[in-house]
Amino acid sequence: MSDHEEPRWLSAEELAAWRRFMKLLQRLPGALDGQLQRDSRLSFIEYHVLAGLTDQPGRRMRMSELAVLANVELSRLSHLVSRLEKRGFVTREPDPANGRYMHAILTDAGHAYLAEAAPGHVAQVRKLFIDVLDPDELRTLHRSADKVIARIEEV
Amino acid sequence: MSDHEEPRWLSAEELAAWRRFMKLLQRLPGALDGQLQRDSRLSFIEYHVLAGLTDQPGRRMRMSELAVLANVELSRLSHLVSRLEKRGFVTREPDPANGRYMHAILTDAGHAYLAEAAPGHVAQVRKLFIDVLDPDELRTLHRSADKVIARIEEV
DNA sequence: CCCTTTCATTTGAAATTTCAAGCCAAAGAC
DNA sequence: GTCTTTGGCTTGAAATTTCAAATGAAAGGG
Repeated sequence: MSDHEEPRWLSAEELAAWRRFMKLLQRLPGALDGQLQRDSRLSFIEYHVLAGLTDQPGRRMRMSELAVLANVELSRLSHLVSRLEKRGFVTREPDPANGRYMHAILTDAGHAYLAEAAPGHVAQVRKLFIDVLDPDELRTLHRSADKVIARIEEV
Repeated sequence: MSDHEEPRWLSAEELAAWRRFMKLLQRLPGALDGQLQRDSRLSFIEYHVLAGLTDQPGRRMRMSELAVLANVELSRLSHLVSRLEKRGFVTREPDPANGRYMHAILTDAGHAYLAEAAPGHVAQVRKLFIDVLDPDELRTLHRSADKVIARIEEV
């Protein structure tokens, strides 16, 4: 049973802003995914898994850390890495120091593939997001995102 | 083959803002979905399909219009409506005026179920989004969303 | 009218994601 | 040491989404 507290509705402006933002939430990922898929046959998340690995020393990272970085559940990451492995972009290897951790490692092929994909993706991010906002708006957006994420992460 | 134009990278602030916003893009839908799923066994999109129908005269709408409203592809909507139909929340009926349009119609049960689900969802939207932002930030967000969506929708 | 074309939607299969075990290495308990 | 317990990851099955036809009604053409 849901407890019926005060159903405090949204004001007209709040509702309008929320609706608009919701639309953005649904459209922007699709638009970014579309470009990556078309030009590099990568999903947004696959891209960020590869990108996450490139930045690490040894281009390797523990699965669970990678999951946090890419904002996905471990199970999903595991399946996804299996697919990237099949394509030759990533390898798996148990952590030599502690056998119950597993490392995902970016291969040379994976690194090269990412390097091919990156410029197009960055161009798309610029085109759809960065370049349409002025610096002030971008700062506000940054701050707002901080606040909302902080609230979400409050236990 | 991808044409290697100038790979104009992002500045430090641009990158930081983008990263943060990206995280929001992945976290907020999940947090909203979570509440709806837990309390009402509805996905975010299912909720908005039902909500979209409630606002229509006769609580009915053409599938293709509903798809635009809910920001989903027609095929996905069709499967999704089939599931809602199985649950008794929606019915389908060809448009009496033009047999190749199909109407999705909210049933009384669907309407009642939505009414049960709405307060909790709105509370969550308030809690995670509206109430953490001040009016100025909300306005800026609204405007920014407008701009980005406009850019995405430019052919 | 019949024949093609177009449009709105559905359908089934393939790919992906979610969910609920399952597995195995390390850490503790005795 | 052996025996549980815990933690990190994988796995297979179920649910959902995506993709590529397929269907069926209306519109156009001759």
